[in-house]
Amino acid sequence: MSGKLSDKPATLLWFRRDLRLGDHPALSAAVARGGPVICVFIHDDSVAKLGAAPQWRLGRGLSALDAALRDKGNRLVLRRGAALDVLRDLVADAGAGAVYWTRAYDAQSRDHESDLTSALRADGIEARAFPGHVLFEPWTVETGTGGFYKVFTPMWKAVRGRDLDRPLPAPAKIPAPRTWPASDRLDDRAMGAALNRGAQVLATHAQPAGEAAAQGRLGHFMAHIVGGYGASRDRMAEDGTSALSDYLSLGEISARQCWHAGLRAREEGCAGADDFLRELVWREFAWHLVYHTPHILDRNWKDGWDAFPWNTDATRPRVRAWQRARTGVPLVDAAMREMYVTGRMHNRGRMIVASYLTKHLLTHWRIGQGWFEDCLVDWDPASNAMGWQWSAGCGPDATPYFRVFNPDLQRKRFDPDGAYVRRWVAEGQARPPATALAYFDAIPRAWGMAPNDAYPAPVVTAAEGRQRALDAYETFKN
DNA sequence: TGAAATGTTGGGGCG
DNA sequence: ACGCCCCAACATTTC
Repeated sequence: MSGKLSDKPATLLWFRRDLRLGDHPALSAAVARGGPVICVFIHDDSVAKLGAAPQWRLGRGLSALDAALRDKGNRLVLRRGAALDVLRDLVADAGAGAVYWTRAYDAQSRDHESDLTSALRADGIEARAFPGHVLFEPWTVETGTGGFYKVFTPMWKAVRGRDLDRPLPAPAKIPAPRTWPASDRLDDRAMGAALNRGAQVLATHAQPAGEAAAQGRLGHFMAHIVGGYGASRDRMAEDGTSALSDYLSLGEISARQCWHAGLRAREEGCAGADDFLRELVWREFAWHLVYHTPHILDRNWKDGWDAFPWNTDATRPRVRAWQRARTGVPLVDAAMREMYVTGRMHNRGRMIVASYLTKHLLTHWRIGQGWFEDCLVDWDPASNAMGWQWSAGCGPDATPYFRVFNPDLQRKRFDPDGAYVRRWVAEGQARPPATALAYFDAIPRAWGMAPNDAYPAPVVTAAEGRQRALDAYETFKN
């Protein structure tokens, strides 16, 4: 590195859920500032403690980001502690003049960012948050009367034709400091510790992590899948969805990059492009709701639902059966096992298992939300919370309570030849596929399950569960 | 981004 | 030919 560059004060780039180099406004601004850029990720337990699978996935993402930074002549500094302490430390260490980051939208992060900004500015340091996590800043999307959208479709209509700047290219080079601040080592084993022996199964069956893999998947999706996406996304055995959720969750790809890819497909007359753009707006809807109504993350979004007679005991056998994927309802169990083995679940499966837990089993959505938070490598606080509240009936634009999925009927429609259930449920198969067997390698021994067990009768049948849910709703109404 | 029950319609078999 | 019944196939309503 030339002395000229080193003469300018360094900029700290504080990475969080934006583990990419392309279309990264804060990073591009840091590079444009001229001095060296010090990229840091901080494990700050006081702010967010992740579930087991998301934490494991984060480790993968950080490794990939470090590798990508090294290709640009830079590297990732890892630290543990309270973000302000760490950043101040690094500022002093490196003589940095600025700290840049990508803005977050949940209440806790906003408070945190605001405190941090004041503190750093008081130290005489430039502290700036940049957009990049969502397509549109939440305060720029308003209804006719100046409020925010509480129903999806009007929001979709309001934003689908909006102009959106083109994604930024990744910086060609990210200037390095003359000396590197100390960094923790990324300990893969520690990141996967809570997974127990499931870590190896996830490592085998999860998607590859990182920005390059994300771009690869987007390219594959655009070339081979999006054309038939309108229907293929519902066929559960098929690779017919975008599968971009874990990349989007950690910001290994930006929503804007996906949006522009979708727009190009739409211009080329691609039938599924609009459906894909719509899904991106669902993600947008979730984050905007988190911004405007932070309680969506942990309390019933709709007033009055606190009185609903949900069961909140997570130790009930039938809740255990749901978590352990042995409800005796094949499609529910298959989807739950897919999640345990791959860290992901088909979107239709998410709706089905959520309906089953909250309606057939009359269990509080927070219990399902928590389980997903622990098991999903694509766990996204906004989408997860909105999805659960949508399923339970207490959320924005929610399915009415009486709209109960029938898992047997869903199976007939979306897994008609049974390929999805066979892929994930070993019991009853003479020669179960490796995927179905992998589930038994992933789960704790203490669950006492084996692939040649008899497959159980349903803990609650479709018809009986439906009636109980409707009765509960009736009681609740009165 | 439901499911099931109920209502309506229209064609065909049959006396 | 006609009325009657049956029953898909849809449409509408209700949960």
